[in-house]
Amino acid sequence: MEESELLKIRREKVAELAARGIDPYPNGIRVGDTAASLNERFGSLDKDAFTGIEGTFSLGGRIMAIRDFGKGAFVSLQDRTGRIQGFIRRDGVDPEAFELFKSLDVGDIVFLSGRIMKSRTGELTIEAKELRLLAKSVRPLPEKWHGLTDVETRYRQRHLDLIANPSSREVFLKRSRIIRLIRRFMDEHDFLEVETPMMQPRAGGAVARPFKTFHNALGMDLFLRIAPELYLKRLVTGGLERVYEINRNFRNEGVSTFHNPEFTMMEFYQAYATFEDLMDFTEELFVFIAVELFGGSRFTYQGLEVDMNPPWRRVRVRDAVMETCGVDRETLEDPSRAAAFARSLGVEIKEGDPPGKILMAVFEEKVEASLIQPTFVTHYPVEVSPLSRRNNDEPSLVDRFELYICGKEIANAFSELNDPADQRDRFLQQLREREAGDEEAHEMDDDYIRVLEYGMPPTAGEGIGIDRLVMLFTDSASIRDVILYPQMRQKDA
RNA sequence: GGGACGUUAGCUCAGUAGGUAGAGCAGCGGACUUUUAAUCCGUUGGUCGUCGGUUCGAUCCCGAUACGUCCCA
Repeated sequence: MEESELLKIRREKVAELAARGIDPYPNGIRVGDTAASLNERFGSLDKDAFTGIEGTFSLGGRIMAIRDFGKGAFVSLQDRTGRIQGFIRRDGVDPEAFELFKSLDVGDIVFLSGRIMKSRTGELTIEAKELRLLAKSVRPLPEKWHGLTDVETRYRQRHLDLIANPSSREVFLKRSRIIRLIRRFMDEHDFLEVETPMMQPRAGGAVARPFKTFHNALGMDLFLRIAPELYLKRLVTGGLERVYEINRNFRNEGVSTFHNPEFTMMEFYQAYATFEDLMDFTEELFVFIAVELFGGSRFTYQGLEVDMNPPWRRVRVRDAVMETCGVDRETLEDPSRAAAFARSLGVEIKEGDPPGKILMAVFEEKVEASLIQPTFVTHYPVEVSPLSRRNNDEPSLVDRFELYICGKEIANAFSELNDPADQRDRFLQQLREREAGDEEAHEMDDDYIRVLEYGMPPTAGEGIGIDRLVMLFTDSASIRDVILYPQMRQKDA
């Protein structure tokens, strides 16, 4: 491939520097300060107050802009905390350093140290006494004014996005902060963080198609996990009564603004709790994050005003469908009438689908999107919940909820099924559905049933989609904006 | 899987009722010791995503394809 002229010129510069005895990639230079720490300490000080400030301050960072006027120049330096201005004067540094400066480019990483001051226009500035090149850049950065807007490049070359777009960096700093807050909350509630297998001989714990791989030495098929659920419940059985795991799940399905094949989920399990306890707990957790993040329970997502102040609405799936679609309970519970009703709404269902599946299909298509304020949708049909405990009063339903915010599913929780005989029946039912062609139906897991036979305490468990949570709290329209390296098609070389 | 839209210089974008392309920034040369999208003068840079068709001639029209975005399933 022909190399651009710009690259050629930059590479020649590197050679010239080396010829002058300047290492273009030196090592071991210590940096004293950061842009943020200096801005915090001196940002609000009056211009005249700087005459009394002694001492040398130093910074490492990338040159984002150069404003050169011959015998002096300003540079914008960017480090992990933000930006600060540097000022280099011919009479302020060694002649060699000034000569070095003249060969620097936007994009280079430099070390700069000197006194702190404010420029004529009042901008906080380090006036260089010493200037060193730390890493030479030979490729041009995206344009300084418009930044990098091409979404494909932003995802494929995230480093450029992070350099050029402060808002993108903000999102990922916030993501990290949210996850730290969740850990803090869970730790404070006496949960133990654990790690369970990502590679599993059977991909269980959820309804989804897995990715398949192969272990050479063991000579066995393995699946990337679709959920940690069954392992976490083994741990609860083992006496680790409160556990949580924040880690990746993998589901072999399409990509969209709300789906990435690998995504981060927190699952947690609490013995001696019910799904109703988890509703309270979830409210508390989300408000805790929101208050730490925005100082209150209100925020805006894509123009939607959301108020997370508890208590949140709690509604049974069936009631939500009855309310939204104006249909009665008898229709929903009669297989043929329910099917006819769903078709009349244009909801696609399969021949022979039980009323529970039809109910869920109608819910997903007609109700979900309207749930803007935080809403717990509860009491799912047993057919679509093979791992949940049956409701005492109505055994065709389970003690389960899903949390919806801004029309999207954010969390899924239930009182866990700990009756091994019922669990076996549920797996058998799933097997029948698998045989009938449902690839996503749950597999039989004898080992898990065996675990339940030792006795698992009454337990409630929940999964929270971390990426979607981060989307909400960062007002991001696409899941790809909150995942550093979202899955993309390979591009031909 | 279906539909719409996009792909032109390193980046952000124009453009051609079909005659092989422009701007700003970046780059290069020059001037300038408090600028901040610095300014001023000069200037380099393009297989117009890829393949094929129509045409005397295609970046533009047609078809296919790759990648992406959004919407739908």
